[in-house]
Amino acid sequence: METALLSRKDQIDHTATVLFRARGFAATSMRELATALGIEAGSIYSHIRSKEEILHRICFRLADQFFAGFEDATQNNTLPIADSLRRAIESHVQVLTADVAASAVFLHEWRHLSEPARTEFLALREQYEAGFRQLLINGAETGTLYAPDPAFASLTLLASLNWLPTWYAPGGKLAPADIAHRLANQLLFGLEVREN
Amino acid sequence: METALLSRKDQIDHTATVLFRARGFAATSMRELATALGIEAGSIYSHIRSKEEILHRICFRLADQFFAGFEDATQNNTLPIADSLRRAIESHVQVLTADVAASAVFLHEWRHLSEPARTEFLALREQYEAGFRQLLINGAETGTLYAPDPAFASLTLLASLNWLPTWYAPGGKLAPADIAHRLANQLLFGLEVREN
DNA sequence: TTTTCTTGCTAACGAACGTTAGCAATGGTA
DNA sequence: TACCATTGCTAACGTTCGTTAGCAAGAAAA
Repeated sequence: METALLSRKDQIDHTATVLFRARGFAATSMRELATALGIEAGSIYSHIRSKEEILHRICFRLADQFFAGFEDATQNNTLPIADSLRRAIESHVQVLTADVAASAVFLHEWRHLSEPARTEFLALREQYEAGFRQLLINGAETGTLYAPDPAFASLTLLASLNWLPTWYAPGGKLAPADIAHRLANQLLFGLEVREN
Repeated sequence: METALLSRKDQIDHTATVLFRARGFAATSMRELATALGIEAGSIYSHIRSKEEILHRICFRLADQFFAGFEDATQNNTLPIADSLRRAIESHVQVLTADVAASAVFLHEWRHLSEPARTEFLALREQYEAGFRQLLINGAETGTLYAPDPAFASLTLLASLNWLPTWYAPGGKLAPADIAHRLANQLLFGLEVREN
């Protein structure tokens, strides 16, 4: 097979991602997935070992992308912290919007991973969140960010970002870069009218 | 039966809420639910008509609570808009934290409602979000809130709030009122250091 | 006392589930 | 040409699913 841009395995991952997002992992049957691919249920197992393996790949691939983006965004530590934070926010939004379906699965379906994958996944997520938290802590300590409770603030910050896959649709009015910019502004400046 | 504080039906709803939150609606079996209640699977059907009926009650009960809270918070239209918004935020957080499990189900499991309930639910949610959006629009028009794109801002605002059930645990360091206050501050003032 | 409501049981139904075994066609590679 | 990886099929497996029928015990209501 030369014509296909994606290997059959990648097609399976992609189609499964869309279905997992729309119906949830548990409510998506292998027969539904097969139908969406235009083949029979048993045929899928020529390419994968189990249903959960698909979920595993989706979740950990996204985790890799979030980490790589964050590293890239924050590696220049001569930048003001607010700028690093802005870059990290933009990177997060970029990963989210590059594959909304996969992001939604990453955010909501990881609980259906069985051990030990589930624990590994949660450790990665915690590590990633710690990166944001540390940015806010550094900013608060050096007086460049206003964050009386950096741990709390980082939760709220990631919350605003992670809700994005529930409403973002590619090709909409706002491009991903616009969204990232507005989100960063709103989170940094707030809704209150500025006096100065 | 006189001794029970909750009717058996309410016990079923409550136990199901916890399980639906932890495992998801589709991945929770009636036999699991029965075991958690200390009875047999078939016995549940002396009290309910179907599994989905439980989900339906949970989702629409929460919707009622969100609406009631919002009405109460915003009925006084002599208040400055920022104050109304703050009160609406506090109400939302109060409903979320009063029953975290039910809130998580409300936020994530409604997709497993079948038609027409699913459409009805989404209409209610949209109506509720429109309430917040209108507050921001009014605030922006009267110059009391800084929101260049009120629709976008209201999405971000609700995002920050709705992520709460993923990490909030009753009895933690922060009381619900504290959380509401901090959230409102962070959303209104932002993370940037204020010059004035 | 008779009736009715609540609560629960056992046993089973048909359907759907994830997965496997065994076989076959195709097309690139040696 | 011979080989082999890819891809797919049919048929079936054992399990679990939501749900129902029929029956029964106890408490409350008439």
